[in-house]
Amino acid sequence: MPRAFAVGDEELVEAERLVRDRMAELDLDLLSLAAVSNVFRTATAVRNHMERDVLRRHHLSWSAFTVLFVLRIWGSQESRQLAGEAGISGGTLTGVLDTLERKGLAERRPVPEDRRRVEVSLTAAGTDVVEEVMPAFNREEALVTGDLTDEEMAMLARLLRKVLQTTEDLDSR
Amino acid sequence: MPRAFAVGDEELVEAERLVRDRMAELDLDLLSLAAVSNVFRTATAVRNHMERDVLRRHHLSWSAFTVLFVLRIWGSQESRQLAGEAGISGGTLTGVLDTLERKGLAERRPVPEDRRRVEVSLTAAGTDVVEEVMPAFNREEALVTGDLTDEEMAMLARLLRKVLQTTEDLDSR
DNA sequence: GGTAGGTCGTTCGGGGCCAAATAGTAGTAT
DNA sequence: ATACTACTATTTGGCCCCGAACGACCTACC
Repeated sequence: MPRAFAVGDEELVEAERLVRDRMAELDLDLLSLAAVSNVFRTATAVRNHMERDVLRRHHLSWSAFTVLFVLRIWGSQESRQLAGEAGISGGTLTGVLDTLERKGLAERRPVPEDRRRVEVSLTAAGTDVVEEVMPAFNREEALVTGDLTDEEMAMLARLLRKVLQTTEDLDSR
Repeated sequence: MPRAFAVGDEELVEAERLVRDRMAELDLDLLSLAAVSNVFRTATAVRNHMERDVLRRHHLSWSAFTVLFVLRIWGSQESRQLAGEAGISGGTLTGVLDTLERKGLAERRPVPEDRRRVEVSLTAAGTDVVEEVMPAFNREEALVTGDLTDEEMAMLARLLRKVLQTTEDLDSR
């Protein structure tokens, strides 16, 4: 019996049963498929929700907020590290920083001892913005996880960290 | 004792403890924050991994693959429904379909009884592509979830579906 | 049968995203 | 001193992304 059919019906929702039936000949691992595709569906839905209901009113893009947040938590740092922490490429960061600088929320300063490098830091206005947006953002996080118990939230985070770790291990090879 | 500090250290990783310490005065709900931010971090990491290791060799973008996949599972359908299933806006779908049509993987056909609407379907080449890519994609899904037991994968999917449902309920109001 | 209101896909503008190519800088070996 | 190598942020090109505006179209009501 192929793995694809070893999954009990009760563990699948309608869309996933449809995939099983329409892709039966491909012998897919439905448990992995369900887990991973729900990561994407949830991430997209929550992100769209956050952009519409939290970030839009502050005229911030997702990446712009991420960058501000990283700078607030980890402090001023150089571009390369900042791109890594924010999970975007260096080329993308250049554009995001252009926008943030234009709005007066972040600033670039040359590193004296190496003229290739750039130190990025929050302005006072940028600090104000992130400290205003972050609680609003967190309130919305609490709402979307409102149907989960504390134990379930901790479990969700734990399982996701496992997948994240495995993926990063795969990438580093 | 504020909720923010009711979370045991053992449930947080370093970055999350840093957030707690640097944002202590903001009294954030750290369990929600950890759960939601791990959704994003994991989604980004897995998506980048998939784009690099699976989709790139087939010259497919993430959205293009999603659209092909939806068409393969749910069959030919009209633009509006397709955009919804794929989780992208109508404006975005137009561009994606332009690309897919140019490559001969999908095609648009006018709906006779209503000249505003368009029916989208896979070409034979498009069907071949999705049936070749999908198993490769699924093998990679199995890899990134490799450290999870079957029970954990089912649990992860279940918890994520809960968050997804709550978010969609919030949006529909 | 004309027109008002709603719905369709597309277009447009501003931005984000990546990888690859580029320019500038630093260190190091010759 | 000079090349060579390696690293930095930036620019470029192609695609994706959204919301708003648009034109074409359908339908119901007058």
